[in-house]
Amino acid sequence: MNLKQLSELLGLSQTTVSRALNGYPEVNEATRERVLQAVKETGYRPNKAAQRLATGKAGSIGLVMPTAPGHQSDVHFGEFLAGLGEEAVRHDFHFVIMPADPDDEVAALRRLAISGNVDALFVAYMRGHDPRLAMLKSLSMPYVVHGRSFGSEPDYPYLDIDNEGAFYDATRLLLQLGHTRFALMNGPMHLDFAIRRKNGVMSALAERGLTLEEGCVSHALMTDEQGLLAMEHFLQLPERPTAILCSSTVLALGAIRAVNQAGLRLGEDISLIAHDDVLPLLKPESFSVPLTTTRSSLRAAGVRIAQRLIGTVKQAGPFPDQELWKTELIVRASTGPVPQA
Amino acid sequence: MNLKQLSELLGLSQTTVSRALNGYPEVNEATRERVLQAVKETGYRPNKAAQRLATGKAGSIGLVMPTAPGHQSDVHFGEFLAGLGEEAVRHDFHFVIMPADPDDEVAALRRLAISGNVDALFVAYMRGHDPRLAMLKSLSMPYVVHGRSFGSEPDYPYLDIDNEGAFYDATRLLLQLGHTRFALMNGPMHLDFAIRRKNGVMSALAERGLTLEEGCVSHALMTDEQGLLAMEHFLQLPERPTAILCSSTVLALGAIRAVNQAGLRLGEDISLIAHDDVLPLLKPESFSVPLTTTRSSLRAAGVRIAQRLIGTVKQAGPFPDQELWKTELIVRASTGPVPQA
DNA sequence: TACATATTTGAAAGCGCTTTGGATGCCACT
DNA sequence: AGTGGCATCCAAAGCGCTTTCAAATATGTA
Repeated sequence: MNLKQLSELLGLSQTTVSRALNGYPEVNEATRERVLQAVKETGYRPNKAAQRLATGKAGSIGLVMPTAPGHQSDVHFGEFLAGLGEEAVRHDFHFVIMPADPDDEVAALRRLAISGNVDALFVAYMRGHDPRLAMLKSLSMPYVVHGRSFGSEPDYPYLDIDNEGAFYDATRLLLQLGHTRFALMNGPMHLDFAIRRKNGVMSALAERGLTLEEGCVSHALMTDEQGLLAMEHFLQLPERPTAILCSSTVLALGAIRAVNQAGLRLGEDISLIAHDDVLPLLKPESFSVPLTTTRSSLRAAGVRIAQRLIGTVKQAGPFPDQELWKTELIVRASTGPVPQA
Repeated sequence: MNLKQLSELLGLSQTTVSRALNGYPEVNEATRERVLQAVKETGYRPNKAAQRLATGKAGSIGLVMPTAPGHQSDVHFGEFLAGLGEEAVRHDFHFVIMPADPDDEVAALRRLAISGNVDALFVAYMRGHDPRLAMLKSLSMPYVVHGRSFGSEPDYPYLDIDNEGAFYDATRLLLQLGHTRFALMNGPMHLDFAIRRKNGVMSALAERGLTLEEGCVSHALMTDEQGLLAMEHFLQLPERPTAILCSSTVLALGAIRAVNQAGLRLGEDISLIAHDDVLPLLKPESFSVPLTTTRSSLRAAGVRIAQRLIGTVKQAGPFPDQELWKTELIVRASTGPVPQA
């Protein structure tokens, strides 16, 4: 069943049927009803390819998925996608996912953009001085960046959480509890959020005249394995830190294992605050010692970015270009007063 | 730059240029060279929408992503996607992901199929007597099922792992170690793999005249939280099981926490074997007590399914219709002889 | 009544590609 | 010379939709 057949069936022109379907005002309400009714009965669905060819709009948002033989998939990606999807499904949008080698991000993004397969781009895994920004600006296609790029002019559309503020607040909480020896388990050094979180910690410490020792910072992929290793390292330091800031509940998982193995008690000998992306897999409240966290739902961010992207494509704008979400500091049992030496 | 412009530039017809580009034999080699050269210089890229409209082929494989407000995203989904992507990138294929409510799977799949956006479908999260199979068969579109549907005629293309065999072997190992009291922490009851794994355990036990008590089986979402709960339950049973079979390393995570909290030692008081999908997030060898596992890479399955799907679309056939992969039983420290009472 | 103005509909021209169904020229062969 | 076969190429017809431009009808106004 195509437009032509449908319009013949109705004794109308393709034009009128098309207009009725797309909500144009110049069509009689009665005829519109009749068309809608016929659609229901015949199960007619417009051919997307043709629609796209005619309009230039694809009804899809594109994203690059880092992947390569040996490349680790990322839990956060799936969670974020779920958020995008939740919104996309409401607008009959879909995703086009371009798998690409992480070393090939810029080129992959460009390919995706010029492929004509997508109306808008979503970009994540931002780095400091990210080279993709220049490319995106040169394209004439809407995009939203998840995160920001430290060191680049902030003149691009983004949605980010206040990483610096989150870790600043978390650090202050630990300071108030009397801690003075801090360590930070962070994500990969080149990633924007890692840079900002570190800055947050440092500026809170600086206010008290404290510093973050170089040996007390780890940068690694956010897996439990790396968490374990990093924590084992911290625990062997001569001046063992009592307060740990952790960029992910996944890292925290390994870290806590190390704490337990060392015979220490979380929330007593060692205090820990982790950033919680609200991954359904790992609920901080159901850890054996519930985790104090800075919380911001990755999924909610996905929903919002999808809104902005789809809204822009549909010209249902205007949308704020730049959003910075505060995180919540949720105190649970993994933080406590500094132990008396 | 489009075909028309390119062909005018070359002084050829669109027909010839199109043929040269698509490797048709009836074009002079010299002309073909000239065309290819011009493509390189101009950076011409065929418009996918037009190509698709003309050929009916989209160069993409479609999948439904279960998502809904409140619906948990699934780590396995992301990992599998990484595998699909790894292969897709080699063939310039992309994915179209249709987000859909889990209760709406059949309809979503149909919408995706008739949307004209995809050439082939990938279907996962199979259930016993899965209603999607009938629908897929009625479509005239290639598809591959990941998993199988217990209770349905196995006359559809699939790739599955030998879940029954895996859990049969795992159970036999534990039996050889002297265990007699077993428990199974499984995935949701309606899912195919859960049914088969349970069968595997039961048939190994039956060979020794043992049975799996009803109270010793849990069916739940595969999160660490559920793992914790299930294990706590098992540990309170009057005849506490000493051998645990576990459908996921994620469940094992929670389960082991429960074991530790109960003051028991994994691999001594309690033996545990988990199925390992080779999620990069959770490596069984880096658990505090390395986990004995049945292993099969989800990602590798993704690669293979993408091969079959893309191959079928490109008619690079023929592919085996049904593949059943054996799992590896890898013995580490979480299994040991039954403790002397 | 006559004319201007809304309102509602349609014919037809694309969108950029593939593919059918010839053309054209050239050669070998009878 | 006449015929058939082959290698190359092209014009034009779609694919199924949107949208421009124009026409037809209905409504309002003087």
